[in-house]
Amino acid sequence: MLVKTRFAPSPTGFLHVGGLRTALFAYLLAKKNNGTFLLRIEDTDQARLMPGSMESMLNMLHWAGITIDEGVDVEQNKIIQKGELGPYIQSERLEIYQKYTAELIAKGHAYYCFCTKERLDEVRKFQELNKLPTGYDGHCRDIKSDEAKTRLKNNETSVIRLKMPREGVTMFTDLVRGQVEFKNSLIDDQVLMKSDGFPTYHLAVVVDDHLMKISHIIRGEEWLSSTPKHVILYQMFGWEAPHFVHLPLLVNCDKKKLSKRHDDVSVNDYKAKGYLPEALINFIAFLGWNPGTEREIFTFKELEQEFSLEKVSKNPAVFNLEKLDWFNQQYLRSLSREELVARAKPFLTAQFPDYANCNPRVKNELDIWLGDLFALEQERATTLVNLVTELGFIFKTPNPKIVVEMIVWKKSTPEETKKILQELVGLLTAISEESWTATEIDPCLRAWLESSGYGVGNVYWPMRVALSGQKNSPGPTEIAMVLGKKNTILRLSTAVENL
RNA sequence: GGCGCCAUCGUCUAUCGGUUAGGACAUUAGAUUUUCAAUCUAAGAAGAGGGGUUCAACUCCCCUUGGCGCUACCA
Repeated sequence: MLVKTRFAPSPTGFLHVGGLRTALFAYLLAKKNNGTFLLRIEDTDQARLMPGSMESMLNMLHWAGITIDEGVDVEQNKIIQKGELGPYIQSERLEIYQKYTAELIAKGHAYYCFCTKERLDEVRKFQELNKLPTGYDGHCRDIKSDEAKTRLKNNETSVIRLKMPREGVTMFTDLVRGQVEFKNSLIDDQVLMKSDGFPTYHLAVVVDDHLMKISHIIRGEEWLSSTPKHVILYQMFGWEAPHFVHLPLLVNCDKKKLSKRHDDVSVNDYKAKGYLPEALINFIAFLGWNPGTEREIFTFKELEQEFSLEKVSKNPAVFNLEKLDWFNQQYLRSLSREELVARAKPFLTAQFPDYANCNPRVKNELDIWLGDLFALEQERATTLVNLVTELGFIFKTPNPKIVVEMIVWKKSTPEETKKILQELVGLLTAISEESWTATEIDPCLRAWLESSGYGVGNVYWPMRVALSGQKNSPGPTEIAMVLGKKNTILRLSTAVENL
């Protein structure tokens, strides 16, 4: 079977993590079956359009690793369209929708409605007051075509509504939920064409998915209850309906649908916080799907191979940030020095623009130094922003402030601490710049520790605080390596003076 | 209110009639230790309730309850 899936966002804002999940599942299903992944833009609500939204969403999809085979795409921040079945932006397809609504009207499956906003509001109010099911009352349903024509000629504003059958039931099979059925009498005479000449979602999806030969409609569960309208439309057009796949909703910790207002939902935010795309994708893939094994870390390629609709679950999934952090940590750790430098550098530049000034290396091998620098936090950090922030003490000038209560180890005294640090300065000063490596310094420190009998805590603790100015930090010798000889001695001496 | 979907540890989930109900995140304890983190070990933690069907039900059916979604000339 030929599989063709699509992701069809409305360009009204930023890409939502829920949207990313829908896009991912659609993409994975296509890839798994050697099919095509199409992207269509649904910009039929002119009032809600946001300039730049299309570019932003597409860029985020690329960032996440999702590539588009057909339809709308972005190249160098310019929107392009590729494929034979376009245009792929709904606002450019208006004549197509007109043609198909004309067909529906001719067949008697749709009708012009001249009801005003005011009348509609009144009808609704009455229904609500009397606890009746709300919906259009069919006021214009039986207007004769002659009358409609003259009213149209008189420029009366109108919409086109679907003439839902009043009898029977509409059923369809959802690939994750099984058979679902709705009574036709309860389904509204949905507006198909708005008075501004734009189609509604319901008309546009059906027409486009058919014309673009989509095999599987993958979308969020919020669309489940409007699916019968779409099924009816397929029947009225005499088209074969594609497969429907309604994904469980992504919810927040209050079990509510993720919303822009209350939750961090934009993919841009996660990128900005320093989450790695592969971690976000891995995490999101496991929201409502699992591979049936106990392994959790999957590369994008592996997801493409393993994905299957049978393993998609029916229940909503909480977007659990703690698990995301864990995934991100796993991926962060797996990065090579070079990759880590490449990924973290932009974040470092943003927070510490003058970071290069702190590079102690004689030969000025900046990226090698950055590798050592980032490695200090690689095992500890959850995000790239977190990693860079935790390195802030490196860039403190002139030197970190020393708090006496902090620098003195447990039962030691300021006097003893001062003495130890003084000796340490002497010891380190004797080491040449060329020998300023962990392999040289570690044995040296250890030998001194043994001969002096000071005890590990008495030496390493003040050294840590003197170098970092804080209680929590990477190991003191590691810091010394990154700081370089000069800065290390300087910081240690400053601490001695303050004691 | 109407309609629909859903229901296993706090969270993501495994189980496709027979299991000591498994794993991961988080939590707690211990080990290690130059703090925190990391690491290792261990522990606690679940089938909403009630009826059926069956030799046997978390698993199939029904009801109740609960949660969520939809109910626009928004998608």
